[in-house]
Amino acid sequence: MSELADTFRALGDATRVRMLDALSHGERCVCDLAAALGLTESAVSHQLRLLRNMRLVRARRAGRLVFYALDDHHIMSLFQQARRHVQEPAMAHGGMVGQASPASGGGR
Amino acid sequence: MSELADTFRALGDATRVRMLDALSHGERCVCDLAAALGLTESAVSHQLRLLRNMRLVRARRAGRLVFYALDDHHIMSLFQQARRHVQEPAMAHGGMVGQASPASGGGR
DNA sequence: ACTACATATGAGTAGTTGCTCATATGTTCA
DNA sequence: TGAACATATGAGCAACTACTCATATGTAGT
Repeated sequence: MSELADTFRALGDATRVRMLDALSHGERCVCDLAAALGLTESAVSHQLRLLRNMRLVRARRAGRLVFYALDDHHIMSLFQQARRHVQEPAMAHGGMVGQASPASGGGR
Repeated sequence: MSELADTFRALGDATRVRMLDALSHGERCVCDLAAALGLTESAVSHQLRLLRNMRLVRARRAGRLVFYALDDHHIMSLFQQARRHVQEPAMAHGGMVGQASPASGGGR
């Protein structure tokens, strides 16, 4: 159950979302990711370790470069699903509870 | 783009995941949620505000009680999708890059 | 109006997180 | 073997988070 939360937490960071988005177009080495995101390679590597531990990305060495790719197909589905939520119309979502008490008559 | 991350971050906490899971069985008032999760009502209320701001739950007042429910159907789909990832077989997910360099000949 | 209950909210705090900097490991080429 | 490059990793720190406690708001009944 909390494994679910861990997975979501791994996705709950703008940097990591951008990394995964970049990887959705194909595998990338650490230095390219760093350049694309405007971060140090160290920062990227740290985040990649986290994503690796959560099994969201997979690494493949090619010479001195290490190419990362999305680990499984569920991840992009997850993104699409979340996007659907974000782009939801957003109807009557006022700050707080408006007025709708079926159990209580007119107040006051 | 970072809105996606915000949504995932809201889901990236064991307490909130448990709350949403509880709500997946139907709407609940704050006190019932608190009792079910073994938390103070204050703690629950704080988290509910966050979930409300992220439009993950919706509130409905009934007398002095406030009933919360999942805001839209995407949320459970998101859970199911994430569960699929978590329950993935978890094949050769060693700690680090094993040995697989198609671009470089036999190593060493 | 007053009390009791249910919920919301602000302030404060221990624990967590995402970066930077320094350093270690791994790989290629001379 | 040694220098140069690519990546990984540990320590440390500023920013953030999830709780607790105190207090405010909202509602029902007397």
